[in-house]
Amino acid sequence: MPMPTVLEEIQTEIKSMLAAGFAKAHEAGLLPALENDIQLEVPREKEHGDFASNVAMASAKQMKMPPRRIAEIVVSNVDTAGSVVNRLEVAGPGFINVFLDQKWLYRAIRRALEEGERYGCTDTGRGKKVLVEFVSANPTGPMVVVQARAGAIGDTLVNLLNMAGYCAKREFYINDSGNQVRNLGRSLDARYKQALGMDVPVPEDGYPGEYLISMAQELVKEEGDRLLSMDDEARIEFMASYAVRKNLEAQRRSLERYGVRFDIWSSQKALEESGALEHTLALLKQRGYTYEKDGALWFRSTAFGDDKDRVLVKNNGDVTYFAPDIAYHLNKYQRGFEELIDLLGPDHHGYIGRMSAAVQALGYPASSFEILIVQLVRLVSRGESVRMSKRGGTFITMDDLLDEVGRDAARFFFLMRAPDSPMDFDTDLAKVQGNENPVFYVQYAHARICSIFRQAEEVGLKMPPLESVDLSVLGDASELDLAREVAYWPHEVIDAARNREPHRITKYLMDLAQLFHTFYTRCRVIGEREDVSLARLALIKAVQITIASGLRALGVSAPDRM
RNA sequence: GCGCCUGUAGCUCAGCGGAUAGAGCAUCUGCCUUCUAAGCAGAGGGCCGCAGGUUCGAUCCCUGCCAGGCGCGCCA
Repeated sequence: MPMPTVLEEIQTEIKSMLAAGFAKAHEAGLLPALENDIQLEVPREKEHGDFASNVAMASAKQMKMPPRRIAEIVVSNVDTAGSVVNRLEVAGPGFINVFLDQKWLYRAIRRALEEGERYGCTDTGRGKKVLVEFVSANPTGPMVVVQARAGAIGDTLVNLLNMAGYCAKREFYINDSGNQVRNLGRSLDARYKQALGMDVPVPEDGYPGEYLISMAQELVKEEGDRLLSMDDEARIEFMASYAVRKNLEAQRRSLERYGVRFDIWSSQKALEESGALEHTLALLKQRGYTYEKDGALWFRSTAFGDDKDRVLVKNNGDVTYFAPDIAYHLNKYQRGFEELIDLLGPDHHGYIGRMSAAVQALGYPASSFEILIVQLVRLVSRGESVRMSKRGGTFITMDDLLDEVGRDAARFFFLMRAPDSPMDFDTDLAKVQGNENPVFYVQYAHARICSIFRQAEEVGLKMPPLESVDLSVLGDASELDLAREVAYWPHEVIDAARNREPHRITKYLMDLAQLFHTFYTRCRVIGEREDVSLARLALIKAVQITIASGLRALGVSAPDRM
């Protein structure tokens, strides 16, 4: 049984009132029957009411009447007596502005307090199983800054989906098979030999990063030179799996530090060993979407709108990267997930068409698969960009960033921008322990509230059962603004989850914190008349719950004091 | 050449069909005997890249152009 949010309850009430107004006007022969849905929006300007509807404008064409005229007729046929609606007005080009009695805000405050930590959670997603795959860094080295961005976004997206009532899981795909892993093995092999004093170059297509040097030294410490006696093929394989294991451990540690914990680690190698690849190719073949040309096996991705067909098996018998990835996605569906979301870097955007085609060829709806492109990050310090070059072996890793700015700032900053827009990350600003830094601004609001509760306890001010608190003593604009913002929270979560826009949450929290700080300077909680103090305690409790909930979703801490 | 992302305040970015285009930073002016001034109030600052089109209405949608970034393998 879906539990509507306070906002939904109110909107439903308003909509049915307006619908009744339309119906009444229609019966009286004043208006044609209403065909459009009645939409409500929250106006930008407060002077335009708590909600506004554009239904008159939207119906103007159909009703062949000027929008303002329609709106006026409707408004004069609506009965607002005894409802939460105080008054209706027609404004601008034909908006119907709805002004509510402030008592609806009490419901929002009460709801937040009743639901506590669960406030913001809804069952919008109806338990739909969603798999979000992100980061999936190749196990060929430490993780870099873009992956930190993807990590923050993916992790938060899963939190938001779960809050919105989906059953979402985070998955890390381990690319522990294929050419690059072999190259990694060869690179480590060279470093190993170097560590033993041999003059061997790192292979040209190998990995030059310095982390392999220390890994090789460690390997020498563990194994001495005895690996030299293995035959080349076996040694490289050993090197490869050793390096993969070490790199993965390091990645997992970094992620842990960053507050990202994956529900599932999925190994490409294991999947391939299960025969999934052959099975998938057979399935594609059986469904008639493959053909042979130039000695290679092709997938007819153009049948689903891709610009060209793609090779699955090369003419030398090797599979492409694409083929096992199809198998992997099939495997995700077979594990019961109904919706798949992949976060990928911008260099993979060309991949969208073919993978979407593959999903459809396997019989799954195009809408069940989605690739989110996480755009590049440029680190900026003192107005200059910090150069990163993977090829030169010098790059700024996720750990470097965590050392530099800390987890809270790193996550919050990445979550201030839309995933698909390239961003500059100002490391100087992120380090500031002050009001210029948005993350501190939000956390400070939370800490201030905690501080008030500590003080309240000291002076023996205790909140009685919620029912006996009279919220009607709230009246300052800053109090009502706060309550209204709190009422929006569940919908912020829903919208952010549905549109895959975690950055809405940071924006929301900055707004909410702003409103709180304004309230804080205008109104005192302790030392007022008791009923006022109690009502304000209830209000700021609701705010505290909401900020904590929001920060939790972002994976950012909500300190009790600062 | 083709594809994707991006052009909005001095800087970094929100907004993406509605009524006077917003925030943070930076700049300037005020505000601490009272729950944390890591705060608040206020001011200045904008041909929303350019040109057409669709619409009652466009920063938002469509087309073309200009600029920046990133891709375009039987690599992964």
